Amino acid sequence: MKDGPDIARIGSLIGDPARANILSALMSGKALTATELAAEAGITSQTASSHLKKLMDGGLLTQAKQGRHRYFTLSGPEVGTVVEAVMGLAAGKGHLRTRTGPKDPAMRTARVCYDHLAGDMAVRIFDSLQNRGFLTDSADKGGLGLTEHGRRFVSGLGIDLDALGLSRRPLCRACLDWSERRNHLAGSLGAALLDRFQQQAWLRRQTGSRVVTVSPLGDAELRKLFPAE
Amino acid sequence: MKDGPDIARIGSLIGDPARANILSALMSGKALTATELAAEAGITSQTASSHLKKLMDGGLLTQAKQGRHRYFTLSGPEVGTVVEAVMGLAAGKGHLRTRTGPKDPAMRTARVCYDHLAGDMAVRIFDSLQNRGFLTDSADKGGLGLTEHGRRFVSGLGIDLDALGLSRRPLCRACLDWSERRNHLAGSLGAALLDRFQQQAWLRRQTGSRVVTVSPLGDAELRKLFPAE
DNA sequence: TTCATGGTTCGATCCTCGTCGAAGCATTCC
DNA sequence: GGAATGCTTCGACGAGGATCGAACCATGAA
Repeated sequence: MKDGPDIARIGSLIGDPARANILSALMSGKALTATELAAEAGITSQTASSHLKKLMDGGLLTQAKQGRHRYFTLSGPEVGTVVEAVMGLAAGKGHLRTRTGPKDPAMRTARVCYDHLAGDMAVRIFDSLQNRGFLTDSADKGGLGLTEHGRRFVSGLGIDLDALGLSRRPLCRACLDWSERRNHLAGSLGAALLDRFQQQAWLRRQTGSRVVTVSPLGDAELRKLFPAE
Repeated sequence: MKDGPDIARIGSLIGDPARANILSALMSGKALTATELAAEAGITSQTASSHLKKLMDGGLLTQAKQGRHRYFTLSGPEVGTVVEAVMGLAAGKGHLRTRTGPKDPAMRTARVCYDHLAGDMAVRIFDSLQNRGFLTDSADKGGLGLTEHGRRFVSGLGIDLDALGLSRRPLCRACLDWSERRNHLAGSLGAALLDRFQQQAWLRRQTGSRVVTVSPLGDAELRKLFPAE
C-alpha cells in the first residue's frame, strides 16, 4: 500500500525507544556487543537480539562476529547522518515539548543515564578528567582507559580500581550526553563514581525519576574536585 | 526511561506509513489541506486529522487556517532536511529490501500512485511534457499549469480539459517518484491520463496490486507520444 | 435561517509489535 | 568431554496505536 522506498520503514526503525537508544549508543562510532547494547537500551538480551535483527534487516547496522561476541556498528556514515539530523530536529523542538515544566532544568543539570551520571555535572566531570590528562584516548575497541595520574586520582576518591578491573565491562566509556551534546563518563567507572557520590550524600536519586539532586555540599565538593577548564 | 531529546518520538512520527506519505506530499514545499493530505495518504479524513494533530504536536507541521480550509506545511527546513536524509537512506538501502522478487522490477516500471501513474514510464511522460514546453512552471500554490501547446497536445490525446477544469483539484501537480527520484505527473490531469491509457488498453492494472502492466502496443504508442529527450 | 462542506473529537474494534521466559545453537574455557 | 557464556529463536502475553463510523463544531453559501 505504501509508495516508494520505505521512508516509513526507516522511521519506525528509529521510532522505537529501545532501537533509538541502540542507535544513539552506536553514534560514537564504536562497535558494541549485543549485550552491551541491551544494557544501554535497558532491555533483556532476547529483546535486544530481536531489535538488532530488525536494524540489520533494515540495513542500518552491520555485524562482525569475533569469537563468541558479535560487534555491531552503524552500517555507514549515511546512517549517522540520519540519526544526527533527527537528533538535531528533536533537540531543536525539544524545549517546545517541555510538558514537565520545572522538572526539565533539573533533568538537564543531573540525571541518571542507565547506571551512571549524565547532564551538566557529568559533562563537567568528563571534561575535567580529560583536560587534566587522566584519560587515555585509546580509540580502539573497548573504550577509554585511565592514565597513571588518572588511576591515582580516582583511587583518591575512594574507588577500588582493582575490583572494577575484574568486571568484564569496560572501565571507561564515553557516552554522548544529548542535553549537552557532549560526552560524559559511562562504563564501570562511571557507575562506580555515581555510587560513590551517592554514598557521600553528594547526590541523591529522586525515587521514580531519573532526576538526580545535587546537595549544596556535593556541588561545592564536585566543583572543587573537577574544576572547569 | 528514554534518554535525551526524543529521537524515538520523531522516528515514530515518520514511522507510520500514513504520516510518511503526508510528509512526502509536503516535501514539495506546498501547503496542502487536510483532505488533500488524506487523499495522498489513502486514509479517511478522521484518520488524517489524528495524524496531523500528532505531527503538529511533534512540531513537524504548522497549520494556517484560511476560510474553512486548513493548510499544512512542514514547519521548517530542518524538517525537510530530516525527511530528505531518511529518504536518501531508504533509497540507498532500497534494493536490499526486495522481498517480492520479480514483482519489484514491474513495480519500478509502472505502478499506480493513488490515482495516477508512477514509475519509469510516468517519469518519462513528465520529462517529455516538460522538455517540449507543455508545462508552465508556476511555482506558486496549486501546482503546474499547461501552456497553449500543452493544452492542444493533451486534447489531442482525447482528454476533455474543460471537464477537468471544473474540478476543485489542481490540474497538474508534480509528485516525486521515489523509485526514480524524479517527478511524475499527479493532479487531475495525471489521473485523467491514467484513465485514458487504460481505456485504450495501453495499460492494465493488476487486481489487488499497484503494479500496472504496459501492453506492447501501449509501450510503442507511449514511447512515440512521449519521446525521451 | 438553513444547508452544505471542511475538520475535529469520541468511541469501539482490531492488529501489530515490543517484551520477556524458556529452550536451543555456537563458541570458548576448564 | 562437560560447563559456562554470548546470542538467537520460539511462543505467549499485553499494550499501544491505527483505523473508521458517527456525532459534533466552524465556516461559508443560498
